[in-house]
Amino acid sequence: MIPINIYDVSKAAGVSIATVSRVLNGAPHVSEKTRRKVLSVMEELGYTPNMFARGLGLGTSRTIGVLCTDTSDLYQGRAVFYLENELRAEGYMAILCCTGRDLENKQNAVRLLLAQKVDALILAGSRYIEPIETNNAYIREAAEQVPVVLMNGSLAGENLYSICCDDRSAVYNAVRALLAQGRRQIHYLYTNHSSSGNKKRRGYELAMEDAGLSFEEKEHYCRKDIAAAQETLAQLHEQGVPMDAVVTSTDALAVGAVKFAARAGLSIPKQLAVIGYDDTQFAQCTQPEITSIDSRVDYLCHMTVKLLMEVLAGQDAPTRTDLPARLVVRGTTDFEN
Amino acid sequence: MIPINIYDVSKAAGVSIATVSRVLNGAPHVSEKTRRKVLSVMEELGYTPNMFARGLGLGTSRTIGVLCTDTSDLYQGRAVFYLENELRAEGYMAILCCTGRDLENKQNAVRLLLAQKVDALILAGSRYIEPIETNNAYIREAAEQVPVVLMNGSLAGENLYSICCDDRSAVYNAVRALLAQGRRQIHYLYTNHSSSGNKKRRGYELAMEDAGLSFEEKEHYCRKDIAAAQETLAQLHEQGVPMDAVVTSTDALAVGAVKFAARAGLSIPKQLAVIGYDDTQFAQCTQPEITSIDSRVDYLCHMTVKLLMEVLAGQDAPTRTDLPARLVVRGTTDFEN
DNA sequence: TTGTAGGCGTTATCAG
DNA sequence: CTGATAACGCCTACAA
Repeated sequence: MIPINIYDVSKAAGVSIATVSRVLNGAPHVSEKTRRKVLSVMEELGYTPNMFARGLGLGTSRTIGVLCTDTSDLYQGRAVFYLENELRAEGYMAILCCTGRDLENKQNAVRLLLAQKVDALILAGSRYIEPIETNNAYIREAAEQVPVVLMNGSLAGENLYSICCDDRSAVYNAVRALLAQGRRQIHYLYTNHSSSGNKKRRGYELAMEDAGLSFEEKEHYCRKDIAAAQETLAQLHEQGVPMDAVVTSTDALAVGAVKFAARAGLSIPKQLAVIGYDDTQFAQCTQPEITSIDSRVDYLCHMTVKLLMEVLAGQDAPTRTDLPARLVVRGTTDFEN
Repeated sequence: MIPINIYDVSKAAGVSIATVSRVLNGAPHVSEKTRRKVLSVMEELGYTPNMFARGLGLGTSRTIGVLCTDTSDLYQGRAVFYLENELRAEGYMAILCCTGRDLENKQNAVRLLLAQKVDALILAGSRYIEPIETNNAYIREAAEQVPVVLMNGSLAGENLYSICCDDRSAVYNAVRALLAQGRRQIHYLYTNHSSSGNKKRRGYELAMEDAGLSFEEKEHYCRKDIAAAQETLAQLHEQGVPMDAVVTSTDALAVGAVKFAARAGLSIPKQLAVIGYDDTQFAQCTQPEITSIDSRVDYLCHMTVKLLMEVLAGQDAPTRTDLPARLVVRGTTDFEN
C-alpha cells in the first residue's frame, strides 16, 4: 500500500496543501468548515504525516535521547520506565542508549543521538560525570546543539541542567537516626565514586563528624554485588572490628549485609541495624526486610521531564534542582516510626 | 553554528553533490583520489549527514521500535539492555516504548512508532500476545508496514517472526529432575497467563502427567510479588497440604517460597526444594541461594537482532525459532550436579 | 481565508 | 567516473 501524503488529502478535500498543512499544525486562520472537512478526509484516508519531511522543514524530531549505563540495574530500569512514559505523555519519543561505563561508548552514543537529530538529551545517572573535568567536554559540546539534562549528576554550563536527589542529606539523616539510638559503630559500604556515590558518602561522613566520631576506618569499598558485601563484612567481623550498624549505597549491598548477619549469628536489628538505598525490590527479599532510603525515581523523572519541557518551550528553568529523599522504615532497624 | 550540508562539502572539495553522496554511501564508480579528497573535506568541515533528508529520500530511519511492558522488571530491563546494544552494534538506534499491559497503550505505542518511520518493531515479552485473537490485529496491521519480531511470544503471519525460549521444556526438565529424587508433592506457582507463562505451566503439567501424578490442585496463581508467594504457600501449609518442592514462574516468587520455608521452619532443600525462573539477581538474595532456570536473555536478544538483520537484508529467515534454556543449580535443590 | 511557489538536504536517474 | 536535475513530503512566506 502506497503511503498517502498531503497532496492526496488536499485533492480529496478540494483544498490546497497549504490549508491541509495549516489544520495539521492547528494554525489559525482556517475556517471551521474547511478544517472539519480536511480533518474528516485525513481520518478517512488514514493519513499520517511523514516525520522526515516534517523534520526537514522544522528541524525537530520530537524525539529525546535518553542515556543510561545499564537498564538491567533495577534502579536505572525504573528510571528509564518513568522517563519514557513521562516523555511520551508530552508527545516525545525516547531513543535509548545503554552506554555502559566506558567513556568512549558514552561519547559515541551522544554523537549518534545528535546525528539522529534528537531535540534534547537526558543523561540518567551519576555515572555521566567524569572526575577528570576534561572528560566531560563531550557533554558541553552536545549542549551546544541541544539542551542537556543531567539526572542525578551535576555539571554547570550553558544549556545544561542538573536535577538530583539530595543524597547527602538523605544519608546524613539516616545516620543521625542510628546515632540517636546510641549506635556508634556505624559502617558504610559503597561501590563507586560517582558523584551521587560521593554525595551519599559525604552524608555519612558529616553525620559521623557532627557526632564527634571518626569514620575513615569504617568506610569500605566493595563490588556492587551481594556476595562481595557479605564477604567484606564477614572479614571485618572475623578481625573483631566492632559493628552495630551498616549503611550501604545500594540495596544489593544491604542484602549482603543481612546475609552476613544471618551467617554470623547477629540478630537484626538488635545487634546490627541495616539501611539500604533506593528502596528497590531487593529490600523485600530478606528476612527481616530492609529499611531503605527511597530516592523517589518516579518523582525525579517526573521533574526531569517537566524541566525539559520548560526548556524546550523556551522558558527559562532552574539550572540546578535538588529533590528530597525519604526513609522507608522496615525490619532491619528498630526506629520508633 | 550553521549546520553544514552536502553542498558545502561539494564546494570545498570541488566536486558535485552527487559525488559527495556517492562516497557517503560507499557507492562504486568513484575514483580513489576524489573519494579521499571528499572524505578529508568532510572530516575537516565536521560534516554530519542530515537524517531527515536522508530518510525522506530513502524512506528508512535506521531506527527500530522496541516495545516492552516495563523496564523496571529485572528480566525486561536486561532484555532491553541487550537488545539496544545489539541493535546499535548493527548501526540501528532503538526507540523504546514501555507500554504497560494495557492493550490500548500498546496499540498507541505501535502507532506512534510507525509514525516515526521505524524500520522494524521488536515486541519484547510474552505479554504482547493477547488471548483473544482479534486483539492481536494491530500487530498484524503493523506487520503490513514493517517486519515485526516477537521475542518470547508467538504469532503466525506475514512479515511476522517469533523467537522464544523453550520454556516448556525447561520447566519440564526441571520438574523431572525433582521427580527423579523421589519428590512427589511438587507445587507450581505462577503469576500470569501470558503465552510464555502458559508454556512454563504446561511444562510442569506434562512432567507431572508423565509421572502419573495429578497437578490440578498443586498449581497456584498469585500476584507477582514476594509477599504474595510467601502468603500463598503459608496458607497451603496451614491447611496441611503436603509439599516437598515448589517451582515458580519467576524468581521473585521463589524468593517468597524461601522466605515461607524459613518462617515455617522447613529446611531447604531437605524438606522443601525451590526452583525459580530467569536466574535474576533475586536468585542470589536468599540463604540458601536459589536454583533457577536461566532463559538466557542475552542469547535470546542476540538471536533476535540477528534474525531481524537478516529480514531487513531481504534474506528469508525462520518465522519461528526456539532456543533452549538451562538450569543453574544452587542451594535450594540438592541435585547431584 | 486560501492558494502558489520556493526551500529544507539527500538520493537517484539520467546524460555526458 | 562525474555532474545536472528531478523527486521525497512538508512548511511558510508571499500573493490573491
